[in-house]
Amino acid sequence: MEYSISQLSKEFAITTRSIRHYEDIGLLSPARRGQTRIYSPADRTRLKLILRGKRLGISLEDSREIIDMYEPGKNNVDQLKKLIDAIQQQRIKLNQQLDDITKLLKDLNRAETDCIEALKSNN
Amino acid sequence: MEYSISQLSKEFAITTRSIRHYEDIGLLSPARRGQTRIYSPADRTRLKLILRGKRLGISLEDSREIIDMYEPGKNNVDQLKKLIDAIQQQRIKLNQQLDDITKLLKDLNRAETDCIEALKSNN
DNA sequence: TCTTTAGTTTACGTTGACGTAAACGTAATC
DNA sequence: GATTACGTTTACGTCAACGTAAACTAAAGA
Repeated sequence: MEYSISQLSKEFAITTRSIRHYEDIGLLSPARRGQTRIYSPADRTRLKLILRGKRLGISLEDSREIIDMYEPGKNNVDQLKKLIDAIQQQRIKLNQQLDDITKLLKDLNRAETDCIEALKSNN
Repeated sequence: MEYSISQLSKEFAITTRSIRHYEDIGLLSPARRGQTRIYSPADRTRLKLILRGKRLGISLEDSREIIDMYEPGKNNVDQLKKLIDAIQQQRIKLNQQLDDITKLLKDLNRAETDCIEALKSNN
C-alpha cells in the first residue's frame, strides 16, 4: 500500500504544503518515484502522530522527539536514560493537560446550564 | 486584594511583556492607579484561564471566546444559542484531546518499557 | 496535439505570540 | 542626590508554521 501527497492531504484535511513542510524540517522522508513523493503506511502513521501532537499543542520540533522515542533501535545506555527522562517529562505535561481539560469541561458544563437557564427565563 | 504586574508574572512564571500583550489584544483590562496597572482577583482569574488555555494549545483569540462564555450576562436568545453551540464545539475538541492524550500516554508507556528492557539486556 | 490534472522546486509573504531595546517616570533607599 | 527597583509606552525584531504565487514537468484524456 502506498499513498500520494494529495491522498494524504485529503484524508487528514491538511494542505500539501503542510506535508511538504513536515518533510522540509525532517519529520517525514517519503520515497520517490522520479520526482514524485510516495508515502508508505509507516509515513502515514508518522503523519498521524504529528497531527495528534498538533491537536495537543505540541510543536513540530517536540513531536519529532516524541516520535523518535518510539524507535529506540540501537541506543546506548545514556541515550536510553535520556529517553526515559524525556518520557517522564511528557507524562507530566500530559497529566497537567488532563487536569486542565477536566476543569475546562466542568466550566463549560456550568456555562451551558447557565445559558439554558437564561433561555428558560426568557420565555 | 490586588496584584501588581510583577507579582502576577512571578506567580505564573511568565513575563510582564506577555501580560501586557494579553491586554493589548483585549484579554485583560486591569484598573489603573495613575499609569500603573492594578489587577483584581477577577483579572487574576482571567489570566489563569488564559494560561490554562495555552497549555491546551488554545489560541489567545479562541481563549477570549471561551472566557467570555463564562459571563453570559445580558445576552439575547440568539446570542445564547450561539454560545451553547460554541460550547458544544469546544466540548468536541476537548474530547478529541482526551482521546489523543490517553493514546499518547499508552504509547509513552510502551516506549518506556521498551527502554527499560533495552537497558536490562545491556547489563 | 492540446489541455487538464497532479506533481515539483524556489522563494518571498503572513500571522500569532511574544522578545528585546530604547527612552522615560516615580518612589524608595543608600 | 545618585542609584536601584519597578513601572510605563513605542516600536522594531523574531520564530514557528505554514500561505501563496510563479514557473516548471510529466502523465492522461478529449
